[in-house]
Amino acid sequence: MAEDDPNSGRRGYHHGNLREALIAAVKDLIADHGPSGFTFSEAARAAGVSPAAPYRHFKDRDALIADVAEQGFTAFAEHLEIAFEKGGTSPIRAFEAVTRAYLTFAAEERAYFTAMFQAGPPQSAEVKKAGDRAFMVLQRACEGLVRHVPEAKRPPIHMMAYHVWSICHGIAELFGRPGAQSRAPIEAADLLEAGVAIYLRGLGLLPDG
Amino acid sequence: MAEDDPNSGRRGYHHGNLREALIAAVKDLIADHGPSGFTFSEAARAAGVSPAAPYRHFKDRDALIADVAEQGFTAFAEHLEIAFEKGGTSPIRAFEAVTRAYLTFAAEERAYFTAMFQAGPPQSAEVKKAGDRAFMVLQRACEGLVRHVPEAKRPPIHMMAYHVWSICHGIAELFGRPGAQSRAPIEAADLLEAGVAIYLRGLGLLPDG
DNA sequence: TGTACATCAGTGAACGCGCGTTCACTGATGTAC
DNA sequence: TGTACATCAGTGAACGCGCGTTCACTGATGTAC
Repeated sequence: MAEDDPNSGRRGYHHGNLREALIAAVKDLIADHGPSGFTFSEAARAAGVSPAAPYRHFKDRDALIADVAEQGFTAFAEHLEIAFEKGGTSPIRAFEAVTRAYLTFAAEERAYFTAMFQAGPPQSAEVKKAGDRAFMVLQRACEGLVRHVPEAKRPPIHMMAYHVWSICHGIAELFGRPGAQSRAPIEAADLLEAGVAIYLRGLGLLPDG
Repeated sequence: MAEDDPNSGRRGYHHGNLREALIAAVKDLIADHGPSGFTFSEAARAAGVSPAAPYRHFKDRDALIADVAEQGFTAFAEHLEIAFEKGGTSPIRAFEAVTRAYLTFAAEERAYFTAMFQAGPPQSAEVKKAGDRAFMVLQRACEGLVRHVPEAKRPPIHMMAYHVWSICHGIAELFGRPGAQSRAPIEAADLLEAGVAIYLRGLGLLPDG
């Protein structure tokens, strides 16, 4: 009931939704200036509010970034879940869609990705939890692939998930951002597809050749 | 002849080797406070010099960090080269030594690694060149493995090198630093060894099973 | 429905601080003769 | 070997600035009766 102006912004003395507005502002600032290229005051200014206002919602700059990271991990998890479901009943299609989605998120949501992975060590429990949710999608995608493999030949599922995560992440970090592409004459997405295929073949999950 | 005091430091009015001293100081600062957790003045203070002195050697903070990154890539390349040579005449041993060395460097030289990969986009030509030198070691390690494979089955060498780089880098970023290990119940080094083995098997470079 | 009051979520002025940067300077070093 | 001078690599004082943080305050909102 308090939210009846959807394209809101300010509504007078009270902002209405400053907390979310600050997070959105910081996301933009990170996109433009990197994870540390802004100050607490700048965040307030970007949200159109006095420099003291953010203290009502965040202890300090790090708490703000942590919330951006948490929101980023949640968006990431949803992004991966959607890709997973698009695979429908085909485990291999679902799997490949998830790995592709990893890259597209990293490329298209650079600000979130930066907050999630570059913003220092102070990982709160909430951030970890949101991160785990994203990781679980990867793991489920692996499980789907592995389910029909004879148990004796089945790789430890969490190991496999960590591997896939690492490949996706490595490619995203090294080749998945603007400016980095000059390093590789291959598209990041193609590089990932080929790498994952080789890995799956190594597990005996794809036919040879 | 100017360097006759090896454990030098200050020698009076003139520092003697301020440029290197600043780089070393910044390396320590990055290790302690992250890539952006220090100021130009702090770097000067850490080197025992007035805040104006660094301007004789560096245009600004970014130039300083760029030099740390360059020095880091050079040290990285040397670290990988040493590992490569330790493999002796065995291509597979050389290859595995190089991938392991990737991880140990990331873990033991966290400050360098941070400057190399986390410090924003302003990658100078010198930094790129030093980075390429490190990458070439990886590529040579791949070439050694692949040389005796029938040409028809031989994977594109640079693709393979990018894959290996990505796996190493992803694991280093996600699991290779203190604080992150809680995420994976597996040692980063074991995770890497297993992942690389699976990948090589997928290429037909290792026997099955 | 109206009123009184508590609480919430902002303001804006103020403070001390350290930063980046400049400047004229000066001590140390190197070199030509 | 000595001297004069140019150059190099620092000093330290100064500046304006924006930051983080606090504080008493006030306008808006929600709720009990």
